Amino acid sequence: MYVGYLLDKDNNMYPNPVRVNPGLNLNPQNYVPAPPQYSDFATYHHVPGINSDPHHGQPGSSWGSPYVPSREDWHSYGPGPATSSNNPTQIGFGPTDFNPVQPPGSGLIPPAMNSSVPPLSPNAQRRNPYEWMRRSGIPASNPNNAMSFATEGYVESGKTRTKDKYRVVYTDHQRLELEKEFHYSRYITIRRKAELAATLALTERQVKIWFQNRRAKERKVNKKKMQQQSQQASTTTPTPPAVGTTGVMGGICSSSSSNSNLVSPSAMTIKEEYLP
DNA sequence: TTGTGTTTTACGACCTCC
DNA sequence: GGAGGTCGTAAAACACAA
Repeated sequence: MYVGYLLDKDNNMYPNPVRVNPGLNLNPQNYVPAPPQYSDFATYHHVPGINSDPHHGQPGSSWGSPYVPSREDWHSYGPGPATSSNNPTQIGFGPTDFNPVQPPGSGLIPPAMNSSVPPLSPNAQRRNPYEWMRRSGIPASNPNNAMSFATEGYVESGKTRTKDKYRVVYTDHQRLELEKEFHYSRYITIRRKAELAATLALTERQVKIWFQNRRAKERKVNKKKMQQQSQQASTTTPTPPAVGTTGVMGGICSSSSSNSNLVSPSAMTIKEEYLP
């Protein structure tokens, strides 16, 4: 859904048939050549080199079959319309932006490992690490400074939340990777969190909070959908609300179970899978 | 532009689990 | 007690109509 939003927002973002350049966001240490990804999300592979996680690629894990959205949810990862960047303000993830062979120090190495270079921003290959900040939609407090703006940094600097706003806007790439991970599993493991944080040049805290916020968003969306459906049910038929329209509780309960009611087919998959 | 509504990061409070 | 969960909320960033 959210990925769909991202991609709806900019269909040009990931025009490549394969997932965003596998080497783009990988530490040389982490990098393991990735198989083609997102040709079918059911066989989705995570950021390469990190699927050693117990719940990754392990059918018999406690998660059972991990959240597997319908293929439709991920069709947009396929070769998108190779439209030109009509909107100059959009961050392009086109082939030029994701040139597999990027110049040294162009952002290939995440700042987690090399803090002197920008993170995996769509414009990571820009020579000037701050040049892309001037683009529309890219705030001055960009994720390049995620480490410094993130909690640790601002706490150390003595800034308070109200005094100095520190919120950063994650790059589309960071969000996409997080979304992909979220689609794979609503809850991230410690190991996976560390890997993702390093890969995306975020702190583990940021990753954790992003997942928390993402689950909250999902609950909110599901709640809204359930309300809409219950309204429709009440207006169309005099029968009581259908089973599953649990109202607020549906949104409050664990997102991995009841929260996935009445949403996309993929979410319903979750519900069925995680029901006791 | 500007006003307004929505979304996105980030936090604190509180709770549960180990 | 620490880690991580939800919930509520603040505020920046963003979208969009007027």
